[in-house]
Amino acid sequence: MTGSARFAPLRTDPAYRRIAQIITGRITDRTLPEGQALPTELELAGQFGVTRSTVREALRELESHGLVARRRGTKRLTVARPTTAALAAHVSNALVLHDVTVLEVWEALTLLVPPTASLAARRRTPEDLQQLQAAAAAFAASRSTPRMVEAVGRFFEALEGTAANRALVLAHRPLLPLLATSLELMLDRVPQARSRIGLAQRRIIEAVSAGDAVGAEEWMGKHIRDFRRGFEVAKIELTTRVGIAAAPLPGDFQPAG
Amino acid sequence: MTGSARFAPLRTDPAYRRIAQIITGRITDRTLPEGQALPTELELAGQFGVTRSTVREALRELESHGLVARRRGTKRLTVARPTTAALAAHVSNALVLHDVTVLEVWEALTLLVPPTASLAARRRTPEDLQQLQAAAAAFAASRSTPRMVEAVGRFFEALEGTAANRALVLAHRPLLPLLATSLELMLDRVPQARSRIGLAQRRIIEAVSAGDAVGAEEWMGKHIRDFRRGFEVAKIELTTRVGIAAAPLPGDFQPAG
DNA sequence: CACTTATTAATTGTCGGACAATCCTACCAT
DNA sequence: ATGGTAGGATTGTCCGACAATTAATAAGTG
Repeated sequence: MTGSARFAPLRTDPAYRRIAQIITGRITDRTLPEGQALPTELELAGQFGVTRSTVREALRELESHGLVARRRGTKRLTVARPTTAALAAHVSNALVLHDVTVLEVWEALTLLVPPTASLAARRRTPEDLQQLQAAAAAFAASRSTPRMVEAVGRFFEALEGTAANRALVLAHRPLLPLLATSLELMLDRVPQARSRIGLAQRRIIEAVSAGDAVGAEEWMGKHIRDFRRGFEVAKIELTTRVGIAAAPLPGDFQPAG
Repeated sequence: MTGSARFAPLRTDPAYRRIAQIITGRITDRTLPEGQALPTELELAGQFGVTRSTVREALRELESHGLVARRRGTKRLTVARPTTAALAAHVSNALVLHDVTVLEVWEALTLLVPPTASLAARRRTPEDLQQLQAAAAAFAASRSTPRMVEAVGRFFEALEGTAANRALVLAHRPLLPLLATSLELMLDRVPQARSRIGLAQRRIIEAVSAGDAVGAEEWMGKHIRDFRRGFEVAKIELTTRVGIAAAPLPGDFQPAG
């Protein structure tokens, strides 16, 4: 055990961080409702008793978390809710940086997706079905591998939407793009992959349309397991680290000397 | 379709955002490896041809994403990987802001956790089992409801750890704290809840210890379904929006006039 | 009076310089 | 080596400034 008379390490966050925390608090506790315009930078500076520069640093933090945003073509920042797309991208990014493997992502999807399909079968609406069919059709009609990969992504996203559970969406969404590069490789190397995926999509749609929760779950299970087989046939090491196809940005700089 | 000779809206992100994007790119593509110290603010300002203030705004963005951090008691920023804790907190936060309901979170956990228990049974190590037992013991020994809730959280986290899948961890982790307040209410209102949870924890540990994947999954399934029954008995509306017990921060300010 | 259009004021993005507090480094004393 | 000290480097914060753009207001027109 530690000694009896210890002191907590003295933590004084810089002003910009504390300001960000305070405003974040007001947003999450709904004191500042969505759509509400923030005070101007100068006004905030006055209220917090700091300079505009300091306020701006705090605002950058809120902005990067998606808690405030600018409506298109406007100047003032308004309170917003983080978009699932942005959040998912951050999580994906983090998983990449943590050297997560294809196997791990595949495994997580194995657990997650079949029950999602089952839910989807119980909750489908006509619009959902249309989305699913559109994605499947796009896959079948794709003339290039990247398009196919994109269509597969859309199929899964449509399924998430059908399951109508936002907590689940945020669990899935970050995982899909992580397998995109492997999937592309696999489609290029395994000739029969395309038809198998197409078949699975059709069967899944049939089951979901029919409200057949068990069938949807089973076909989705087969579908996912097929991915793994495909990876193996394509000689993709399952211990490969996942990656994201990042658009190269212009600009460069030298790391520290 | 739109006319043939249209132009895309000209988007020029402010300098601080572009700088953040460029540095982010260098981090994700490993040009800047973890632990690498960033150049000085002044040096960055020089390289990008902007002022230090602008660089600092960009750095706040990286910092808030956990891509750079300061080692304790040091001044220089170094490249880092986002911690799962921080990421999970952001996702939780977002789910709250999106008015996600107790039902949705519970449902997502229903799908996620039992298979995780199954994985855990196959991968357990002695240290994992120790963690699980420690959490269960802490739960049994808790003298206050908040402590119990905390112990339940630790139990689930230990289980995640045992399953040894980081993609899965990032799917679960954000969900647990969202049910904390409901769980606390439930424990206060439903006398038998405590013993049922304790029993389930013991059974789950037994199954995991024995490497009994099926048993672990089944008991975990029961455990989760029990939560729902508890909520119902405690008269907690399943359509209640989830919330996070936020520590109230000092400081306040007035929204825009 | 409704509706444009022209003026004016307010606000953001960025710049440049400043200073105290703190960290880092190299040097010195024990 | 260990411990302490002086100086330089770096961050957190402040101040003031200005161009570009947006919001607000006044003025003109049908």
